[in-house]
Formats: sequence, C-alpha cells, structure tokens
Amino acid sequence: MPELPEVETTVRGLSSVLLGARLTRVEPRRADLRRAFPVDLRQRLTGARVTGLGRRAKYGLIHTDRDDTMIFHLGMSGRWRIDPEALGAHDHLLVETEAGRLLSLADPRRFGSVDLVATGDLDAWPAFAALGPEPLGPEFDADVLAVALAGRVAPIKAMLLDQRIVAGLGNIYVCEALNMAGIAPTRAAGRIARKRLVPLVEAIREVLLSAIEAGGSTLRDYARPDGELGYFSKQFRVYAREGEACPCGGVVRRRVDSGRSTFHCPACQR
DNA sequence: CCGACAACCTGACGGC
DNA sequence: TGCCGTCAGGTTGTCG
Repeated sequence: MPELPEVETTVRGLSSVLLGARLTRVEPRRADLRRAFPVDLRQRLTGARVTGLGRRAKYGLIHTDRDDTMIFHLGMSGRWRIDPEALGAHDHLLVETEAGRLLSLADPRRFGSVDLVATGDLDAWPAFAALGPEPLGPEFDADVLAVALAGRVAPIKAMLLDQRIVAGLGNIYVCEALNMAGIAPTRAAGRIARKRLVPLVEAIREVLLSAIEAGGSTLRDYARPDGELGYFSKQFRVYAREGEACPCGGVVRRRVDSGRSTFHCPACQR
C-alpha cells in the first residue's frame, strides 16, 4: 500500500506508541529485507528514547536521543503491526518499549528497508540527497515543476513517478492526480502548458491530503494488530476501475507502460 | 543524459 | 481441491 499517504498514516500511528518512549528491545528476526539490516541496529537503538517521528517522501523516520535516526521504507508490502497477538513468518523486526508495547515490521515481499543514520547527516544520506521536493511542502509549485519538466519528452506519468522530480508519489496517486487535472498520462512532460501545471500541482496536493485524511480517519483500525491501513481505495476515480465510469462520464481505460498499469480516462484527459 | 526493462520476493486471485 | 499464470502500491541497476 505504501505511497506517501500510507507512510504518513503509518508514522502518525507509530507516534502514539513511540513518541517519548524508551526502546528496551530491538530485534531483527532475519538478516535482511531488501538489503541487510544495519549490523549495529540493535546496539545503537536499545536503551534510546524516541524524540520524534517524521517522514521524507515514502520513508518513515524515527529519531532518538542518541542523535540516530532509524529510516524505514515499506516497499510494496510492508506495514507496522502494533501489539500483535502472535508473530508470523513475515514479522522481520521487533521493537519493544519500556511501557511494554510491541511493534513489528512485517513485510512479506521484503522490498522494504531499514537504515540507521546520524540525524545530522540525514540530508546528505544518498537516498535523500537525490529526492525532489515534498509535494505537500512549500517549495513544490508550478514554477518548480515547470523547470523540472522543461525539455523532457518522456510521458508526464513517468516524470511524476520519478522521485527526483517530486518525492512520494506512486502509481496510484499519479493516476489519480492526472485524472483530476485532466492531463493524459502519455503527454510529453515538457510540452504541457505552464497554465495546466497549476491545476496539476493542486490535484497532487488534493489527492494526497484526501488520502491522508482517509487514513487518519481509521487510525483506530490501524492500531489493531491485524487491522488494515486506512482505506482511500473506495474514493479512487480511475485506479483499478477499468471499464467503469470516470467522474466526467467517460469510460476508464487501462494501459501498460514499462510494465506498470496506467488507469486514465481518454474523454477528459488530454 | 534518457528511457525501457529485469530483478528483488511473496501472496492473492481467476481460470481451468 | 489444486495447479498455473498473472498481477501487485517501489527501487535500483543494466543495457542500448
């Protein structure tokens, strides 16, 4: 599930358990996810107190009073379970607090990752240094987007999925935002009129904020050990709705680009 | 520099 | 019921 809104929802859910808490147990249950867990993860985090949580793009951040930040990425199938009743084969990292709360990072496909970086070095961390602006941040606007897209002939959909252009969008929300803005996913990115980038930026913000709100509205569910994350899916305009009606009255179509599904409405997206 | 694509790994689902 | 093919929200590296 995890694109930016899902990570944001996850971070908010984790905050209720972790903020201010002292970690008494940090236990990887296997050697790696997408890559190896940091070898000193347990040693550096055990006994530390969580001073804050945050998010950058699709990465979740857990800051500690030892000036370390644990960075987690949920990949395609990762999620944090809170106080699980039982552990399964996919519970790969356990974190326990002094108050007796237990968190488990579960990730069946193991496309996720966990890293540990000195808090002061976060901006220079290679994966972060390469990221474009936060779509919900003040520095992302039509002007910045216009500069980033200038001269690019690649389809706008591919550009919006590129984390260097804007950080945090994935396949679902790119499809949704392009539909909201009435822009065809195949349109050459550099040939979209500046005037149309304004509503595109607005659509991106709106779809992300709506999804966060939907996630936030079911935080209670999130807190259930086997609960699901908030469901925004019921509100999809085009994603996974091939053959159904677009809000404009047209029919949603699916196409495949570079092996990934694109859902769009040929009637209103030009 | 750019874009297409495979690879990483497991689970869910539809068809037969 | 069971087997097989297909697909899945991300990132990274390679190749042309």
